[in-house]
Amino acid sequence: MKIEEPVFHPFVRLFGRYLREQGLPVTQQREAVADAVFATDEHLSVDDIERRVRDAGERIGKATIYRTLDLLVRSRLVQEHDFGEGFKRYEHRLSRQPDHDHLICLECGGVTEVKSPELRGLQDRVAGETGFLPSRHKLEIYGLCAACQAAGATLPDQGLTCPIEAV
Amino acid sequence: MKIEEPVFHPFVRLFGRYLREQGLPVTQQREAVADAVFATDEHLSVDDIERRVRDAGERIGKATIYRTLDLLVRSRLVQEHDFGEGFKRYEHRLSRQPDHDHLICLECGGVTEVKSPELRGLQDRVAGETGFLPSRHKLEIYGLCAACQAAGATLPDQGLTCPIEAV
DNA sequence: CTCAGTGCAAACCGTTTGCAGAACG
DNA sequence: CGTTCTGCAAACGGTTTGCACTGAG
Repeated sequence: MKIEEPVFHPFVRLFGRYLREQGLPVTQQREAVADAVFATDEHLSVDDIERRVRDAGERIGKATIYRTLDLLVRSRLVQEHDFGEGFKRYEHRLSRQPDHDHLICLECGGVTEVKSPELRGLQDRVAGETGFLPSRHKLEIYGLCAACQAAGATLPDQGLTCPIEAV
Repeated sequence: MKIEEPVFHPFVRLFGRYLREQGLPVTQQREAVADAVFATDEHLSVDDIERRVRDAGERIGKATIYRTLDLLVRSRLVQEHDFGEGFKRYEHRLSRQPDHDHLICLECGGVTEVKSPELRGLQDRVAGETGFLPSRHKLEIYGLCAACQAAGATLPDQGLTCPIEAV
């Protein structure tokens, strides 16, 4: 009886190439973590990844996942996100629209991706005005997704009754 | 000899009004924290605030600062930021351009504020296309400020040699 | 074989919470 | 005076790190 060889997502080979370029070993765990991230278009938490790698029959510890994610981010194959949930999420950058932005629903927490070509001009304008050299950006629009609006959700809002003007 | 009454920034009265509206006590510590935040246009960390309140001669613990900042954010007088440093920063929303965005220098960590009227149209477009109801947004552009460029700083970049295309 | 990688558990660090004593109203 | 707040210290939770052991090359 032969030990079954896991079949990874084709993009995992790209990560293997990066590791070899850097003179780093290509291990089962590293490939398993990469596979979990490349196999979906969702924004995964470390717990999500741990669950998926374990379900795939691989023995792995959280420390290895964090260390591998660090490599994946360094390789630019994966992008790290912080949606203010108290932990990070990870999303691969392959066969997706590059440099997309996020609509985040305050009711259900769902994340939708959008393309914002207008930001191009904005970055150029800002660069010209301030001398700042842009490298990357992060745009998150918070609000209510269509589904939650349809379900009757409403935006919470209870600041000062007469907010800013009166002093 | 009279105990000196601290003179707070005028905006602190607004916070007092909010507290009274909510039936909450207006305490020395709450006013001192509010004063520290309102007295500057910087983006303060909790440690920054602690230092400033103590320097003003007030005895305070971190727990109280966190609890007061929660109230300030709820009152909408103060905004919370997470620039990915591993801790939060706080900025008041009075007499500033509302809804401004941030240029964050990857070299020195400095934060510059910019106004991006283009985002208005972007949000409207997105809302029309996806049915998403925008409430607020967060735009952060990361790069190099003019000063750090002049000082010879350069953007780190070592991903895969041939990044995305080759599979 | 050798050296880097891995899992475990402890350390870390910003933030939150429980509780006895102090203040606000 | 009762209720809420405050400070302290311990708890919390995501992430990082030290170390003995395993596995890739």
